[in-house]
Amino acid sequence: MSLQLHNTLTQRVEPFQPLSDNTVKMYTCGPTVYDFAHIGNFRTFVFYDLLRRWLRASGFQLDHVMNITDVDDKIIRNAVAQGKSLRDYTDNFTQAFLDDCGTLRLERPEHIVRATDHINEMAESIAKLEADGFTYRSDGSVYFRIAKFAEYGKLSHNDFSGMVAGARVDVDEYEKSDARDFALWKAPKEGEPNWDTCIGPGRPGWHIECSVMAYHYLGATLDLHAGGVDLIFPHHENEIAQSEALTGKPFAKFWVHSEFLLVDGQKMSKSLGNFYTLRDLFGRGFTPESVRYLLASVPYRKGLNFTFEGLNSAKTAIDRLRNFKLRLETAKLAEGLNDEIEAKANSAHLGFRAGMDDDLNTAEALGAVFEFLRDANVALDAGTFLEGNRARALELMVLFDSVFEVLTPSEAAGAISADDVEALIAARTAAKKSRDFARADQIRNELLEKGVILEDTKDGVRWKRK
RNA sequence: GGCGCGGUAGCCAAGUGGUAAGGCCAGGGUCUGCAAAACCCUUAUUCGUCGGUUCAAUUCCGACCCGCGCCUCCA
Repeated sequence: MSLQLHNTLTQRVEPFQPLSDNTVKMYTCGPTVYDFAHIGNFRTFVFYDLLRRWLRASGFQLDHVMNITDVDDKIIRNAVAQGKSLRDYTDNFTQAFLDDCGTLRLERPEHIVRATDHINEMAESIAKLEADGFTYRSDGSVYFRIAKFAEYGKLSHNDFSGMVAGARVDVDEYEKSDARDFALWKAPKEGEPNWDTCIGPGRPGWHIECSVMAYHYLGATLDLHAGGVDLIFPHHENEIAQSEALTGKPFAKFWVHSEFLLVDGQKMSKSLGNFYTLRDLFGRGFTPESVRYLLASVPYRKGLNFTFEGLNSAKTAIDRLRNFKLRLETAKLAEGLNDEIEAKANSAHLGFRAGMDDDLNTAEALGAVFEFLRDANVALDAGTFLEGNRARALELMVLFDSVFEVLTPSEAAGAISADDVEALIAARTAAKKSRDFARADQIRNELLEKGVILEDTKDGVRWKRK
């Protein structure tokens, strides 16, 4: 089987294939950098990362664009309030976002692009839309007239045919012909930054940036466009209207959307006090790997209820996987090959791939790994896991980690070196041999304080970091 | 109201027309100088409710109930 993904456009799980050659042209909606990104945002960004990794594992090359929205109402309001330039204000949070992505081990898209670096292209596109009759002006702003785009609603599966243009509706401070029409370009306002362009002064609306940057970097038709479900309407619907009105070609073949993250069953909000950034979680002692694992382990199309219990559970599960890998690397094994174990390893590989191929069903993929882990541990205990079985089992862990990437602990600053640990272990072993248990226990405690856990096994002493 | 997602053990969660993966927690055990760590075992006659189709339904159909999201900015 090959990779299948749920396509919001058709509402079905379909085989994924790029339109031409082997390179996937993908666009994903990035953050609006008015503040630190929160874990709900990162649920989606982790999903992008899993998608990237599994597309590559499926043999595709990637050409992936992610935008940084660095101009919007909140940004302007906050920057003005702090007396900062837009760029100064957004640079700070853009860098924080990129740092957080690195901490969560998210692969870098091929292009990370800022809206404000593409204002002129946006203005030119809006001019073209105006020339082609898709827009109208009102008080210096330019609106997209959705009545001119017959297929409006095809992504969100809403029927707008009953909404005829002409009934004038006042919304916000601007006057629009139709309540669903949206701003392509906003007229300058007192005290707000604006750009001088071929369509006059002002600033871009939110939706136009994605259409324009996607076209600029990837061309008229994308293989795949992803985002959170909350963006289906109106953002992605509007992107389709703009892009298809501009090029006359389909905007994206596949639309893939990740479900929402809830905290304790409720939407995150500052007033409820359940609003978390990564920094908050790390401050409480949770590791990036735990967060990554939790966000990755629930399939992306299912709502994810974030709890601290879930985070602890993730930590324990990762420990078990790491312990298994350590055991595979260090166990003394008898020569030979156990065919039964090898068959189980092979079916675990297949199970993992089948799960990922099935619309990135990470829960199913994980199940295959843990099932093998148990069988292998039983065999290791019984001495029936042989030297010839080691490689294939380790390959499974490599395959697993090529997607989940949680097995290597994050570096802790000031940690004791491996050499020092080994030296202390040697000293303890010597103390034990001379039955100086007090000394042995003292060394053990000393190491524990430094975050090193010793395991006395029948194959000798094994250690790991906490 | 419209559109969409979901309701499976204490928690998270996969799944199939033929009798419930996996993870966490809990309980029990193995190992050990003692520990720790590690590992193993056990844990849903039952899959929101009620009807229907079927030899057989958690899985298909219908109705209903409940939770969440979008419909205004939002991953």
